Amino acid sequence: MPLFLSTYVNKVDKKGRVSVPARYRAQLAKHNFSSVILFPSYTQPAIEGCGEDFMAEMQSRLGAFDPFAEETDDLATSIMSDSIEQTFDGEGRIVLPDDLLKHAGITDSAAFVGRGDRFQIWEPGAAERYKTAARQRAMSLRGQLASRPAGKGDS
Amino acid sequence: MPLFLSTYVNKVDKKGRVSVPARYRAQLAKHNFSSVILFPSYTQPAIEGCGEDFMAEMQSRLGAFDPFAEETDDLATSIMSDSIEQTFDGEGRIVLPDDLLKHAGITDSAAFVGRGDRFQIWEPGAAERYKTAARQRAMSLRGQLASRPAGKGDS
DNA sequence: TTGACTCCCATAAATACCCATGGTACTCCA
DNA sequence: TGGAGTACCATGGGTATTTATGGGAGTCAA
Repeated sequence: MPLFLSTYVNKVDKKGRVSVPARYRAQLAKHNFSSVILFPSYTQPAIEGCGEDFMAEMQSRLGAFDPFAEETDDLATSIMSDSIEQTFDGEGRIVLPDDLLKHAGITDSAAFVGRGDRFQIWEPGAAERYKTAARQRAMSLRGQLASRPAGKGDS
Repeated sequence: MPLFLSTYVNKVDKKGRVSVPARYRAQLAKHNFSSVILFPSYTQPAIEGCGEDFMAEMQSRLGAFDPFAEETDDLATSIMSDSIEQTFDGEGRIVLPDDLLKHAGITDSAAFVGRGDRFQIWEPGAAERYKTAARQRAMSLRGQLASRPAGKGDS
């Protein structure tokens, strides 16, 4: 599974294109993915981004449910109907659709925030505020993590 | 298996034709399917759409159940007998038959709603209402997807 | 012949593809 | 160690294709 780290802020041009950070592309390429899958975060004003494998995994988990059960319908529809697969152009850019831009409040620039197995795309200001809040919450968890690797900071 | 994502709203012309979203056609083509299979949803006012493989999978699932169970038999009969295979015209359109249009309440435009392994065709307004309701119901199921092991049947 | 259906063409808009530019980081060599 | 050269990356814009959509002509069957 790809590993997405660090934060990058790139511009969104009038055609709705953004460069996906080269590091992210390298991670995806390593797994032979030539596209990313995007969908709105259900809990935050952000766009989630992941590789194809993420959706395939989701699909197989949904397959484990009864295919004629109503709750399967609800889950599958919610997840799949708002997702979109975007391929890179020759310069490593993707198009962010209008509805996703709106969901995240992105206008002219976008912050790519690495989250490990996937990444998020935020409006840069909102990303900063969220990261600050997250850092504070994380601090209160220090000590609860048993085998904590020797201190490396972020960004 | 093809992966149908996102939601697209296309127009239905007076001949009953609609463009199947190019992304969907691409998914089908990737698996060497030159047609789609349509049948009415049994629980919703919508048309179900899928590739041949989904029907085969459905057949084997139903067949694997108790062959003497009347319900299963009825379901298999219903699904297969109400299904039609539609081929694309040169522009990637299919014809939606009158009875299916009526079942879904579609008049002049149709919403293609990705469901992963298949897709649904709704009257656009009804699609929006259903998606909203499904999202709310799905929220209460959060966590089930994470904890449930893939590949195991249940109920 | 009439109606239903398929195939073909036309067009506007959206999308993908291509090339150009400026900047930054890195390399290599004196 | 510093400076020039080089490679890569982000960004902008133009052009070619593809898509969605409409309509017309041809085909087949009853």
